[in-house]
Amino acid sequence: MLTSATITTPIYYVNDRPHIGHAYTTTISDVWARAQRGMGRDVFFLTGTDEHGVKVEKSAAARGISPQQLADENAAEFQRVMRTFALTNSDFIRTTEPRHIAQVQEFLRRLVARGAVYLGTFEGWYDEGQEEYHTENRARELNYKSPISGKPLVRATEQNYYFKLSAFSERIAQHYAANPTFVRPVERFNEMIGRMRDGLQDVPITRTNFSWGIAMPDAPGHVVYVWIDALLNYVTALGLGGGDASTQGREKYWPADYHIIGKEILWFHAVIWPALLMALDLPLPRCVYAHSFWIADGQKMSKSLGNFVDLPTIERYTSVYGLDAWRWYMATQGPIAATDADFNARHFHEVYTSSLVNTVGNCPSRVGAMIGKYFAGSLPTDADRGGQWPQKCSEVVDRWERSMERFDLVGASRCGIDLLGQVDAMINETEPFKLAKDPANTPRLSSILNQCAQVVRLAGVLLEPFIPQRGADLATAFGGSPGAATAWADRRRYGTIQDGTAIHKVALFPRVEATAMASSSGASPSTGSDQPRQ
RNA sequence: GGCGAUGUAGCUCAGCUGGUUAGAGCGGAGAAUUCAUAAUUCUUAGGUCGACGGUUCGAGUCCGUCCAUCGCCA
Repeated sequence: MLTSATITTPIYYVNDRPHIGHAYTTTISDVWARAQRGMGRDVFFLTGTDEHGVKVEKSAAARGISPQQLADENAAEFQRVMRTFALTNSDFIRTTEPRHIAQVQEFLRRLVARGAVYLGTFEGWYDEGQEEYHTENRARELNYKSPISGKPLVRATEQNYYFKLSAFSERIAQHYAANPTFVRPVERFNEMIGRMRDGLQDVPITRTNFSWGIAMPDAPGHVVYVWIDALLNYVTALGLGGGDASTQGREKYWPADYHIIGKEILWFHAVIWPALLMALDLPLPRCVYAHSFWIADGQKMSKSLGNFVDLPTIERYTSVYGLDAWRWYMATQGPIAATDADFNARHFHEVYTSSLVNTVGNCPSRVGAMIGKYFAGSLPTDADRGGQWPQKCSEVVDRWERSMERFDLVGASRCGIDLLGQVDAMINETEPFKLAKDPANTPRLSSILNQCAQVVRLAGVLLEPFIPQRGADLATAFGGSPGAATAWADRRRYGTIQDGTAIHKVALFPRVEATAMASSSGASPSTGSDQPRQ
């Protein structure tokens, strides 16, 4: 029986243009999804777009198109990104799809029926020109005037449906205590625990001042707040609220193993989402993992600075270094911990050269070259049957599996690199290129090169989720087959390349000029140094 | 403003409940080597562990103050 595994990204807001943040979250989720699939698990990897809300309504109005048109356009752009980056999401849910809308309404009916939602009165500072409310703090900052029109904010009230978040503080606190890895990294968990101490207040879940959203059932004029609509995507995509043909048979994928999110939406995922699930009697996800942000050349990315690493920039990187190089940089150098990570061209180049060119590229190349030169490209036999390698490799693969299990992508990536490093070291130590000069050494030479090839193949297996394209090339060149085509028990085992198998020399990662990024853009003011972008 | 973090080698960071010569990766330097993508392997880096004061036989590791940076605040 196949065990299942589920990972999700947030659904991306169609009012945004895709940038490195979206690419990052989706890429690291993809690495994990591929790794789990490789281990034989039945993986459901979900992403999609969040398409409702007043901002979309306004942006569309400003362009003179309908909100649906805007959503269609930008959802298509996000879907194009998924294809461009070869991301292996199982589905792409859009919150304007009937299958989602119907289930959100069903969930709201359940919440009302269970007394978790009630009609209340909201009072706040309202900007009549912008048709939006500001919080008390924000209003004070604004001097109680509209930041756009300068007109005074007015005290307004509105009838809203509220979610009884306050009723769940105790249960959430208990869940936190019982599940110390529910929110990760731990720094983020502590922030949530800290905020929980202030107590939980009920939260409005509908609004009446805009219309681009899901209608609250049996409540004309009430539109479901975008965040509750969005959170529910995780279960509507699996048909937990009824679903349709497209969601058939997906119930088994809930609860999710990982919700991968950015830290800015942690509160929703760590507190409100669990409470909603509790109110709906649904199991909670195993872990909410909140990564931090990329910064660009040491500076925070912001709209005002205009220094977002946007899609065209990303595509320049992938065209110069290749898609695998981009994935490798994302997965191994990204802000997966509680601190932000810096994205800069020089660092990218160094990582590419030292890890991918000099190690992942060069080691298979030298092994393949020697087998080609000394044994006509046919894997020689190993009378020693691997020596210490089977044991060593088994330990490394175990370590890799454990790293993947806890979403330690950096740790998992090191496993493959470490094995190749050990192969390089063994070659320097045993000097097969010297042994090759005397035919009397052939048995010894055969063993060494057989062992090198076996380890290289295995390292490739461990690296493949990170670098699926070159990983597949490597597998093929070393007598295997890429991906999950073979059972994990066999793929993870040392020594599965049969004697006589054709081994090819491969050049996986070509060396790239350090100035390639600067010259390829033409417009970049810097030369791959860490000067801020303009 | 409230709550909470961080500040360790050029860069990115490890250093658990205080105890012999403060560590890793990358970059830099030196040596070996030539199978390989000017790749690899080995060795090396003498950093007042932000500043000042305190507790202690002894503090990067605990306490206080200050400086700097950062996070969260529905």
